[in-house]
Amino acid sequence: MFEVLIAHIKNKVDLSEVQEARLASFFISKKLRKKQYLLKEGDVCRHLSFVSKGLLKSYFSDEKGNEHINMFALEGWWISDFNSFINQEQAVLNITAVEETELLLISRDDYDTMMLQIPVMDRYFRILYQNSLVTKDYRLIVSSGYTAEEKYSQLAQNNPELIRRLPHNLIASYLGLAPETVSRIRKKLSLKK
Amino acid sequence: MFEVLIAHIKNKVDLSEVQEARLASFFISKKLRKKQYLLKEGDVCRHLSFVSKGLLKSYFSDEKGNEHINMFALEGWWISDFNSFINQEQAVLNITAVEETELLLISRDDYDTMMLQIPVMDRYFRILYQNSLVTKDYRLIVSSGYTAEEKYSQLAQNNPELIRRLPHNLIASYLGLAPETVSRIRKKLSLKK
DNA sequence: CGGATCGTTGATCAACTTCAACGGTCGTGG
DNA sequence: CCACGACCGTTGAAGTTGATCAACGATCCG
Repeated sequence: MFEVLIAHIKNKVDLSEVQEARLASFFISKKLRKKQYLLKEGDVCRHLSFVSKGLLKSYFSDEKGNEHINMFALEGWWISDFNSFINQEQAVLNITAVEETELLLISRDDYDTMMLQIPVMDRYFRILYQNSLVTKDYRLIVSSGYTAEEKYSQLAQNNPELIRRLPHNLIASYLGLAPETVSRIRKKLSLKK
Repeated sequence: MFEVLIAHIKNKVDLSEVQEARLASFFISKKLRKKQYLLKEGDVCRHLSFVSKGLLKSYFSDEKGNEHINMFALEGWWISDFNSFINQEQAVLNITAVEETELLLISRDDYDTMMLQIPVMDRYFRILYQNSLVTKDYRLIVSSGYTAEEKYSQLAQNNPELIRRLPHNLIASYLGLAPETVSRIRKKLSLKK
């Protein structure tokens, strides 16, 4: 479990053995079965979670009860309701396991303590967030400027693994499309080839 | 000019006088008149820019020549084509001044050097990016799950200054709507009151 | 076996875009 | 200093994309 996390961090910054050991002390592990909640809307998000195995979705429910999937998290990704975690406010998002999942959790206080005790983690997260920002900018462009078909094609190209591992109705929700629309797009695209 | 930047940084982290002075040495200033370019698509984005005065837009042009506005930057905001800046690849985005603008620029190399020489800047940018991520997550939710009217209302509520200072066709582009749609929404909302 | 979940297809409908025309304002150059 | 063009906002009419509603077959799992 920890090896996945350590490997992920060492991929971006250097870490001494002492730091590695100290780092480990901040995390607790947690397993989720399919459909179990990591976070429910209205609760405060107490932890930032690293996915060492499995797949989760985070989504919000609108007044009409529709789920809008915000992001998926595969192995090597971090997930939380970021606003809720940072500011310890009520969460807007729900997070549940799509597959059986193993997580490493760090609490809000430990997150700050870790940054102070292991300053290189500031750098690690700065780089991580930097990359996330680029991705989210790109998603924003796609989501407000592209047609349904283009949105699906972009995802298929950039993240084929999500399409392989997830049911299509979840993909639809992630793209902000009706499941029927995704079905029709897939048919159309398969005919093209 | 620098005072605005220093104030912005000190709002998030502590900075000694020595660090302040060193920090200043990394930046150069630049002024833009209305419509002047800070960055053109295809060029490499050499600098990360802090807006000390004015207002810019960043946008990308699709095949059909339509502009999709990605973000605006007011006083106190940072702007760049992040992917281009970080990885020194070709920019996808254009950035131009909407109003007369004053900027402070830091180069890619100096950005890294600054982080190493003034480690607290890692923290500053980590916090900054953290907040940006929350905002962008929210925008993604709004942009893929809400109606045109809801999108406009959300912006009016969260960022009335943008609506005050920008022509409505730019607001439309930012929201991914046709200018006519925004016009009709405004009419409808004004009748409501 | 039986229910739940998922994907597909067809028909209708609504939201938003597109196209076109017009009036107002602003700034610039003659 | 006025006139012209550029830009902006508005309105109407028509067109399109994608959502919604409904029904059905397939698969998976307890």
